[in-house]
Amino acid sequence: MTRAGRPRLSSRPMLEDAAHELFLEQGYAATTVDQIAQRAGVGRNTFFNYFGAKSDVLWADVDDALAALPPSAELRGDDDPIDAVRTALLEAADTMPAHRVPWAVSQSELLGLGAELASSGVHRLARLTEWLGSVLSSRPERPSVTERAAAHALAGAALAGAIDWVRAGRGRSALRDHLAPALEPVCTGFSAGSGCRTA
Amino acid sequence: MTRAGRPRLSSRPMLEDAAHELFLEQGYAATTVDQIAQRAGVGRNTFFNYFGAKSDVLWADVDDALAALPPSAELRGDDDPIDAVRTALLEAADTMPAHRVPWAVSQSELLGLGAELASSGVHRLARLTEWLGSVLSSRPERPSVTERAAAHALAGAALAGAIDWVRAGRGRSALRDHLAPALEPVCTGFSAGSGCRTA
DNA sequence: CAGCTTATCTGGTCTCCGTCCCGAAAGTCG
DNA sequence: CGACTTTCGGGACGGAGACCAGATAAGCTG
Repeated sequence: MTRAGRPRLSSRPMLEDAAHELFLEQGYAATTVDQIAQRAGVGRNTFFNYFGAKSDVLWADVDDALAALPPSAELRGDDDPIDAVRTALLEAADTMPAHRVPWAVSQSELLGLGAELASSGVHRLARLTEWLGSVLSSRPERPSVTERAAAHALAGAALAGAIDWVRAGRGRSALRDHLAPALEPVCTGFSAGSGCRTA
Repeated sequence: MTRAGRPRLSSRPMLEDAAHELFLEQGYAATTVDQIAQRAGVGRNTFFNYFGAKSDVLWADVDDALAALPPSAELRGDDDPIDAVRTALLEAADTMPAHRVPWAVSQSELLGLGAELASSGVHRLARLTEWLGSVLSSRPERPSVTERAAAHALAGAALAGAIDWVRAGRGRSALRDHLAPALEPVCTGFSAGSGCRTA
């Protein structure tokens, strides 16, 4: 089935490839959106039809993984929501194979990224936190401090695990293996059934 | 004692006041750096002598608090580093009185902030995480996954507590009271002496 | 006082991101 | 064939932030 309208003559992967080439050749900051579009053989505006910002190219893989997270409604009402999100996170991690490391992060030193990487990456952290909060909060309109703290802390721990995964180098194992130990202490701290806290 | 060189004829507070006025009048995005400088009676470049970016005005208070955190060397080698950072964080929180809510966050709806607020605010979260990591890691050059995870999770929990504090409205109590419950589960999860985990 | 050093202020220029508008191209559908 | 729909692309604009060269105003030194 083909939708109406002019068919696209470019695609996200095409633009990604062009951008990655240029980033490797000249570095991220020195590469302009014009150059990316030119190498891909399209106009500059077409780039912004596919990516909202230049830095979005760096995070295409992560954005896909985040978009693939199950809707919060599916996990709400679970017995132990902490355990539910942990399982969902680990399953989402399994969809990202070890050879497909987020391109940007693995090349960060080489590309001279730094502040740039951090500032664009936190958007993804914020989205993860939002998703976690929507699952963990019994009343999403007014979540408790603890629920918010759990969402932020879990997101932070997941980030730490992901960073560790990336830094593990080529021989790294699955993302799940790095994520699980990072999440575990936070889960025990916040899990209602941990039994080691009276409150 | 007066240092050599031309004396400053403006100051950070002057620029902050000018910026805050304009932000309230027209919103953050609609206010240009030119306008801020003009209202403060200085040149545009002078603004950038005091602030590295336009968004830095929003976070002046937070930046001061972060800069006042004790150097990591003071806290390293403590018996329980988790407890040490918690204490340090709560003490830093006490230096921020309840009436001096970070200006930007409290006015975020009114100013039409949103993505802007988040993207500039996470720089501060990253700095807090970095500080936490430098304290928590026994070997800062190669911290373990758990140490990284603890730093990120604690930073996230602190953020959640701070957000809750801001949202508590005018009758809010001290920041410490909102921070402590947010940090507590993470601390118990990561504290070596929690005794509820065999690993 | 004259001259040197130091630090701030100012104006101008530059690149480039991100946004907007509008018209052209290229398909599908009735 | 004509209407509709979607993508493509050119042009223009505003604004952030970097950079530089020069002016200004203090303290220090001889």
